[in-house]
Amino acid sequence: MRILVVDDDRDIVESISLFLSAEGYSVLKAFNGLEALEKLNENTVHLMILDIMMPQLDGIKTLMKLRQSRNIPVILLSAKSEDADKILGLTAGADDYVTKPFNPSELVARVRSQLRRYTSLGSIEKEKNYIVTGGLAIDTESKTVKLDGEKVRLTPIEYKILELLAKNKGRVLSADEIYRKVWNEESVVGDNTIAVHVRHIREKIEINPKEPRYLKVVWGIGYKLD
Amino acid sequence: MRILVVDDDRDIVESISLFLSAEGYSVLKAFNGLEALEKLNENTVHLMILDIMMPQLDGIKTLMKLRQSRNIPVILLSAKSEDADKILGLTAGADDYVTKPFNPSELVARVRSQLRRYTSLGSIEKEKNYIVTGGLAIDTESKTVKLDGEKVRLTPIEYKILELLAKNKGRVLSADEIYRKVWNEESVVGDNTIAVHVRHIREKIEINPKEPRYLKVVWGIGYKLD
DNA sequence: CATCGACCACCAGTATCCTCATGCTTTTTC
DNA sequence: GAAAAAGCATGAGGATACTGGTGGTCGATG
Repeated sequence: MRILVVDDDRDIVESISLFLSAEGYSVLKAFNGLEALEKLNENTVHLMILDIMMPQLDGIKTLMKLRQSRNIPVILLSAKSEDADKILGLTAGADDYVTKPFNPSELVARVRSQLRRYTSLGSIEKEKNYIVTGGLAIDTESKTVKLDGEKVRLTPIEYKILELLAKNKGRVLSADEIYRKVWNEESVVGDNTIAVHVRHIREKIEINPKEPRYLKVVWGIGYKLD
Repeated sequence: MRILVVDDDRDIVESISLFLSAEGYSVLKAFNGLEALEKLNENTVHLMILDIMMPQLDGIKTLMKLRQSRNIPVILLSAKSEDADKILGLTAGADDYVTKPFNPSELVARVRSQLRRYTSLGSIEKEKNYIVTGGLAIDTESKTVKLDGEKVRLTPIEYKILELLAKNKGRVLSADEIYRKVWNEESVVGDNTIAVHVRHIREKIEINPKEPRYLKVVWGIGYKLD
């Protein structure tokens, strides 16, 4: 079990780490929100202890960012014990909330408790990467696409094109660009292959292909998703 | 399924939106009662999450206003857990009542539950949106336009422009404004694209395009429908 | 091995969109 | 009230995108 400890106060990070590793947990450290998100991307992390007041990117924002793609337990740490902060934290998706100063043993107990619940639920399997746009949810892990909860069957190429557009949500990609990225080779001039695939995707993800809600054309430029 | 989230605390709106969109729901946001009512008019909304304590127009008043014309499920959100408030809210027409702080997953579960009940009752069929102006009837659900009972074939852009004008019946919209709303991007100067589309629309919905009955020009300002 | 179905590429015809040039109408200016 | 300016309407054509259909490839199936 690997735990990420995030606080801008290095002494606190060190002391928490000490207690956790004494319990047999593997510990990663970060000292602001951005750093935390980096570590999360680069490592398998099972739980995060997160301070709220931090420079760069505060705890709440970090948490919200995290929750866009992942579901691991997060214990918030804060000096404020006011209800409003607690509410905000829990609403933003925290699993627990501990106010400073705290008893290290209590923190460890809470960590154990969260991990127990988390692993027992088999959620560890569910660590996935989602890209969401309106009612369209793309799971880049299992390569599946859901529309308003309904699974949509796309062919491999269709999926690749959609994922590419989803990863560049809002940005317009020309047919050429799409061809290069999906096929990994130069496109031929006078080819409307992309257009045909776009039509097929639309037939599957748009209610009314004439009025695309998601996959839109930008005249003379290319396609975009938004 | 589109959900409107209303709270004056932007952080809360953001976090709720996050959880909902991860579930594949399309989300709209508003930060006070008036704004909420506007969004409700301009969009097809299937459920609303509504905070009670808000400036401008509070949640209860907003709810009562809404209930004069529509029947979608509404989940009230409040910091107060007193029975009196709960009763007041439910009496005013709310379908559920959640007190802060709440567990996001619980809220999502309640949303799902309300939507299930709502859609299973077939109420969603009744939420058809018609805009009628004289002999002109626009069905925003099927994106079709009828003129004196006859179906009119409009191209997607033509339809969008007409729908936009219809939703703002009587109000004058400048070419710029129309461009921004329909294309979702800034307009270019010295462009008479809108004028051309307006002509095409007129050719289809007006008997005598020279003397428009519906789509009228307001000199120096823009176009309007009435 | 033959058959079938899924998937993909390509083509040609059609629809849609935008631009340009120009004519017309209203407003402003003198 | 006439000329100038500004705003809108019109017609036509080229560029771009969409659509339906055809044929080819490939792997699965019997």
